[in-house]
Amino acid sequence: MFRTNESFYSFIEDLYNQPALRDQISLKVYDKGDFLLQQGDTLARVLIIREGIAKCYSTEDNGKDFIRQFMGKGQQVGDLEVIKGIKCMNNVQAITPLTAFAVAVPYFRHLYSTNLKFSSILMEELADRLIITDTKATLQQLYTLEHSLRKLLELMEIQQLTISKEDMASYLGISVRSLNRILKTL
Amino acid sequence: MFRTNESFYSFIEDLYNQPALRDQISLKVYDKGDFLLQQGDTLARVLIIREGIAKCYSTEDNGKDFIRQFMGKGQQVGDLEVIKGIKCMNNVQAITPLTAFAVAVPYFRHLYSTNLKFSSILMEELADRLIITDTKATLQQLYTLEHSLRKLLELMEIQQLTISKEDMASYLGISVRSLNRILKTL
DNA sequence: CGTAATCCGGGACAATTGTCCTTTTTTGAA
DNA sequence: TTCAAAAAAGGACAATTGTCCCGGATTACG
Repeated sequence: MFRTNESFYSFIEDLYNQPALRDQISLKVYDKGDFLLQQGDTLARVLIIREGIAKCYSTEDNGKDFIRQFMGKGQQVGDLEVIKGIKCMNNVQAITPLTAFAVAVPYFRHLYSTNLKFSSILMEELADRLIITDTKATLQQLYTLEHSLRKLLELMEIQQLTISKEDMASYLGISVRSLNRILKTL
Repeated sequence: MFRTNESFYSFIEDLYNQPALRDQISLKVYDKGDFLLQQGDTLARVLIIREGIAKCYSTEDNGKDFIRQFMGKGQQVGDLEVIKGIKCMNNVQAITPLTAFAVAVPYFRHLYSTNLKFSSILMEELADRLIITDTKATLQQLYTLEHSLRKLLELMEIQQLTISKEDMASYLGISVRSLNRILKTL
């Protein structure tokens, strides 16, 4: 469900607490519903969530949304884009009040290309994300919706997370009508 | 369709050509149909494809296969598993005759944790793979099969790649029956 | 060249899912 | 508390996809 990364969080928090780095790392505050980033944006800063939860999704040509993941403490927004030097691919929107550390792009680049600890944390994070992404795709391609939905509800229960039915449907890549139907059958 | 990574290939080839590193990097040869790796294996070496094409897929509890990607020159097999320290998650099987560089795991670890050039190539590769994976998942969740199939056929045409209908179906996450049906309608 | 075994395509039916629209529930203001 | 507006739920139908299975084509081998 929503992912966190404590190592990343600690690392960035330490940096934030160093007065010398205050122009490289700032703190941003968002209300529920605010966008941290939108498709097509050029990145000025990489954000690392300090507190709160956001949804990361893309809006396709056909008007449908697909939620890739829910992001929690220590998750980064925009890292891929900086590594690849491209514009923002997804919308990232707060679904709770949220605060985030904002790291200037050149400094972020400096970190992962010179700091081995940082680059190893980043590499692990990318690897994790790949595994999760693959797992999710497989789950949704090869199993029944009922199966996927049960998994999702379990995770929401464990993480004490409440999300709207619309978001649940977008996460599963189905219509709200189908979601309701399956919920009925347990 | 199938991916390649020239930077990775060159980097590894250079190492392979250094006599001092011959016990760290060897060359392996596979026939069509041979497994480079199977789900559950413990990794002894990370493989980098030198020539040929392999399919990377997982077999699920329900007996279905899901092909994640087709891998060509310069693609690595087992990198994620080494980074995360886990057992092999996918089956990787040659679909053409294939040769690969085999890098000892400790040396691979040494490379990405001490060599900045290598770790930056690796990081770019992971980022690319994430983007591709996300794109594929979105395509298959939000668009019609006909749309996905057209894309697949285009890529096969461009890359001059022929794959079996069974593999095409596994790649798209559908049954061969459905694939045939859509092929009929163009 | 003939026969059996295997493979592949497609018909028929059932199950699943989306779209559209009506009904029910919830919300908010007077 | 009441009623209108908005949101959520669900019925009906159509489209899509999977499962099962049959029949024609291909292959292998005597």
